[in-house]
Amino acid sequence: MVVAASEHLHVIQEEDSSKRRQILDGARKVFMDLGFDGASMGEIARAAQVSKGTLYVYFADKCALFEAILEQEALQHGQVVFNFDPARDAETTLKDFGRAYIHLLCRPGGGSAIRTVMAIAERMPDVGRRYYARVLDKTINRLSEYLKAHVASGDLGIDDCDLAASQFMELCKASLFLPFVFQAAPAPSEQRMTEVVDSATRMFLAAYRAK
Amino acid sequence: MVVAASEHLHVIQEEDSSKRRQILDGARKVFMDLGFDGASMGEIARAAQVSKGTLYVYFADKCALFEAILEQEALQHGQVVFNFDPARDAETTLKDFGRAYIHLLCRPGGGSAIRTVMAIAERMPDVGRRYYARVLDKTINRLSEYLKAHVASGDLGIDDCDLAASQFMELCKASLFLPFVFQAAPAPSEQRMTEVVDSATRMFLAAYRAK
Amino acid sequence: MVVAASEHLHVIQEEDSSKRRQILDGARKVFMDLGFDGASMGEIARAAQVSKGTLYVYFADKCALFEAILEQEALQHGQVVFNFDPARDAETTLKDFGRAYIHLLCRPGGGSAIRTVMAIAERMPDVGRRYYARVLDKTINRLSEYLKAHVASGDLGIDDCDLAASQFMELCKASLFLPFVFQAAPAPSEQRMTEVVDSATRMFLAAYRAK
Amino acid sequence: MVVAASEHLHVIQEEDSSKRRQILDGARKVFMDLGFDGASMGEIARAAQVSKGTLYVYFADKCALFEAILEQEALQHGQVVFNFDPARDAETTLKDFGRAYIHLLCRPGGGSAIRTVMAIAERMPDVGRRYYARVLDKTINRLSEYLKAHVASGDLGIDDCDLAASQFMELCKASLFLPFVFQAAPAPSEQRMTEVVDSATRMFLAAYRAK
DNA sequence: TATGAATGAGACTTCATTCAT
DNA sequence: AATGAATGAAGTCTCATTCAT
Repeated sequence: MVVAASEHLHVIQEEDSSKRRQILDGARKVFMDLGFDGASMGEIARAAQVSKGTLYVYFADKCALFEAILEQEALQHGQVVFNFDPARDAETTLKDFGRAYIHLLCRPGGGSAIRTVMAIAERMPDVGRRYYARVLDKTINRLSEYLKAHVASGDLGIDDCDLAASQFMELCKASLFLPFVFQAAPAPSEQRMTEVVDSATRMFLAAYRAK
Repeated sequence: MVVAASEHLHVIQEEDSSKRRQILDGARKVFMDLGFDGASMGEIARAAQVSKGTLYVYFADKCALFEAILEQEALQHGQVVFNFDPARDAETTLKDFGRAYIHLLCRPGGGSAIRTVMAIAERMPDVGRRYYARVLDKTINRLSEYLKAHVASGDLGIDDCDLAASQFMELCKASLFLPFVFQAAPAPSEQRMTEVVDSATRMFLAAYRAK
Repeated sequence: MVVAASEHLHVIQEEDSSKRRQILDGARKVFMDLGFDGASMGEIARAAQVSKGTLYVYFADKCALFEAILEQEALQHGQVVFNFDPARDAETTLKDFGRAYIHLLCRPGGGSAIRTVMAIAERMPDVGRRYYARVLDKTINRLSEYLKAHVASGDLGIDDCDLAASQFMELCKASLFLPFVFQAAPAPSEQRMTEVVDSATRMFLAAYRAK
Repeated sequence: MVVAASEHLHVIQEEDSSKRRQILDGARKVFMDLGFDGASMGEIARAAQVSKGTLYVYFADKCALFEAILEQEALQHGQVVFNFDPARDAETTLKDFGRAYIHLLCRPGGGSAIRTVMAIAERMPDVGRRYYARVLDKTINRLSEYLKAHVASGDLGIDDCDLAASQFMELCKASLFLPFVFQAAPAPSEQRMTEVVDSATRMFLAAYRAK
């Protein structure tokens, strides 16, 4: 009895309530497809196969629902195993990271989060700031830490590792990301991504490999 | 009446009607500040100091007005004199271009166009594609042409000049653009922009200077 | 041409715009019948024969529309010619006033304003206070002034004329107002109103006539 | 388990179920504070520390719950010992009654019931009528009976004792009740109440004391 | 041409009520 | 008996667009 009782404890808003997940899944799709303003709570309800009212049982309002999705996105990003083990050699590490990163951005419906948040950052600066800090800046920092370790070990010669990290990430997007988000080109092929990341790595190391 | 009628024969959509300009100016401000969905025709009318009805005299609907602004933006971008004279040496040219480019993106209210279009690219793919082609891709191509000339002259050693052009542009944004659009940082200082562009140029030349 | 031009000056929100009046008329009926919460903007639009949107062209929101009606009510009340000419003798003046007052309160749909405001006074104290000051207190004061004049002239002997004014008004409601607003009785007959007002006057003078 | 089943055989609508009381107490507070429309079943559930579902176990719907509260209010009013012992002298009786009555109306959150019912009397006439009959009219009648006794004993000279009773009650409200419910003034002080009731009594006796 | 009044579809949100447990 | 999750109808308000002048 003591043990089984927990089954009956339906704590709503429990981070993992199945309905909550269901809503988040539906909402993410709609938000990412249509943007914050373009997405209507009605559409979201339909996508999540819930009544409109239920949406409000789990989330205070449209904005809270949107932020919950970004939160999830942040967690996901954090869990993507960028292997920044300092023991790994720079070239391999950068290439692996670059591929994983560009995959994340250019996956179908991929740059969506970044784009959607960007769109409302002016009207809702807090949302924008938070997203930047929790998702983008975090990754930069992790890469930056890795670089610092290799600077310390004499592998690399870098003055400003934060800048360098950011540079590498930008390099990986070259010719891929913008055409993709503007729908000027379909998602890039694996081969193209590899080419671009390889080129980025070459350029990065040409500039920062310790002499 | 027959005679006087000619007075009424103004060709409305004459590209440079002063009213039209007035509307475009007001509308740009509102669209860029609030995004496509956030901007209301009422607000635009107020900003342009015109009645709401007049908006529809000059533009079929909100979308057409928005596209007209992007058109204008494209023209403006084209007119920004990026000095790509093949006779100039690469380092100077890249640094000048880089600074001008990052200025454009990070000017107050700056990444606005790019951001605003990005936001609706999924719902209005044509708008996105057209903007990419007329504004972003065009600049890439002009830089790419410049690079090709220097490859031909033996100055630079580059396989894929389109990629290289894109890479340089991305490098210039490193640590500047994303914090700016997400409002995680204020517009960067002149000095910081110069530093970043210099670093980008160094890296670019380290990789692509002909040996 | 010079003269006729004024016809074309549609200044919206002009206090007497015909549409505005039309809306106020429809809205009053609905508000008074159903109360503030019971009245829906849709219902009001129907009653006023306007679109729902038009309501919001003339009034910022439901609350503003409601207050506009109270304003009107206040004006109306002020215009009801309670003849408080100090030259008139007390008995006649009180009887005339009493009848006019109770008529106002018990007219079909009559105590509605007072009742409707009372209902929301707790949630919207400002509205309540303003209504009290502009309508109820004002009438008390006018009667009180009249009484003071007759105290001065030696006709009446009253210590607290404000209290006395309020007492007379309350007396006039005896057996009439509460049954009416609670729908426990139909609107009272002319004869009954006269009886009650006469009785009130008698009682008032019995207490306050100078000896 | 078989044995324990009897535990489940509570007769629900038992007038004094403790849960029922608990609900009524919470509901009264919310209804009186926010009015019928302003009160939500959710808020009531919270105030009563009961689940929303439980509300519907004890009461068919919001309206029934509201009426149950009025019922309670009626009982309470009936229990307030207005001492109408015919043996008591008129002046003392009236003063005592007047003070008790005005206390009831102007107690913090006081005119609430009367106001709340008034608010919905038009939409729910039955509720209004019943409340008037069970609470207001009842008190009038009790006072009227008292007056009749004193008329019979030759103490007072009154034609229409129902009217007279109503008059006295209205007099007691003079300058107190309306400012209070419209929040134009705080609850009156003890002294002020005494003054007003004394004045009402004087006026009443001046008119109705047998000569 | 230019206006501004008017519209109606549709957005977000609340809430009384039901139902499975 | 008691719960709380779920619903859908209905409410307030916004806004792109039309139309008579």
